[in-house]
Amino acid sequence: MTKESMISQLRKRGLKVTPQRLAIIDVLMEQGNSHPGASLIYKKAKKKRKSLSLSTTYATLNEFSRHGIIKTLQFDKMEDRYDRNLEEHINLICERCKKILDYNVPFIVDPKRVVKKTGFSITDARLEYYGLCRECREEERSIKG
Amino acid sequence: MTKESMISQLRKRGLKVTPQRLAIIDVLMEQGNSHPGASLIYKKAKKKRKSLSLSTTYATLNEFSRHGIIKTLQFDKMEDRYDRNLEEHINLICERCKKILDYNVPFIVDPKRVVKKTGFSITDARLEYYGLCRECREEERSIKG
DNA sequence: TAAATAAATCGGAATGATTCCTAATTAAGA
DNA sequence: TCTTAATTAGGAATCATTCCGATTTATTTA
Repeated sequence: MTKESMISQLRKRGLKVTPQRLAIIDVLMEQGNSHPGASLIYKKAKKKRKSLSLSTTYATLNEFSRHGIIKTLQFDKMEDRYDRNLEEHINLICERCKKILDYNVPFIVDPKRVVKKTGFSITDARLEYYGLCRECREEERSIKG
Repeated sequence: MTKESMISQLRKRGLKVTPQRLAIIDVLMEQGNSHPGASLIYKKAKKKRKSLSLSTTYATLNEFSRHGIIKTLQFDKMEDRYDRNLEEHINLICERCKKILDYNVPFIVDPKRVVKKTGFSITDARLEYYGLCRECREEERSIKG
């Protein structure tokens, strides 16, 4: 999603386009697929708009998330992370360096099958695998070597 | 996992078998697949051992989780939940009543494929689908209907 | 069976992320 | 430009969880 399409999403939904929100959008764009947390987003966005407060950052991220403009991810022992990638994918979370990689797969479970078997209708997914990323595996290996 | 096998797991790993831990194990057994949270476990286990403290409950659940005796699950806007079912499965989480259902599937992503494509080696999984359970779907339908 | 000790426990304080509150500000439409 | 509902700032409050230090206890060993 481009900056422009995020802004037009805001307008379409009657949300105001404020300097604070633009600063946060800019940070989200800059961060690419790195799944930043609120504190990092706040720190970076505050450089662009000095008056920005942490509570506004949270309010904004929640608002964006509620409107499907971004996605909120929650993990063990880490602050929430915010994800710009809205396609169905698996998050590969490195337990050593906390890096989060995206692993794109086709829709791996058939929602129709789930609803038929269990009565449960799926609206959203969170698919996470934990382990070690390539870099951390190599480092672990050389330490233990 | 039976109560006895949990206890023998403790002994095997040099962990002490205390009345507090037995109370917590009993609660975990009683709760079946309902994925209780720390506060519920504490409340129920305290009835069995009146001296039990909340911090001990957390310490115990963390210890069990660290040793693979149970599994800790974390969700949005809910306290951690603890899971006795150690087989790979998908958690179906009802957004309305917060019920958590298990949906057993064969291992849906091939770890070898992931490591080959990304260098990431998987050690653990958390697979969650959000939506509405059968009961909540019916209730929503009758309200709107 | 008693002594030794490492582990476990208690309870309260501390933490950290997030939400809540209220007054002041402001974007956007009339 | 005026109006107003939305947004914001900043600080207090919340909630789950962890940390701490002193005490107790399960288990080992003599």
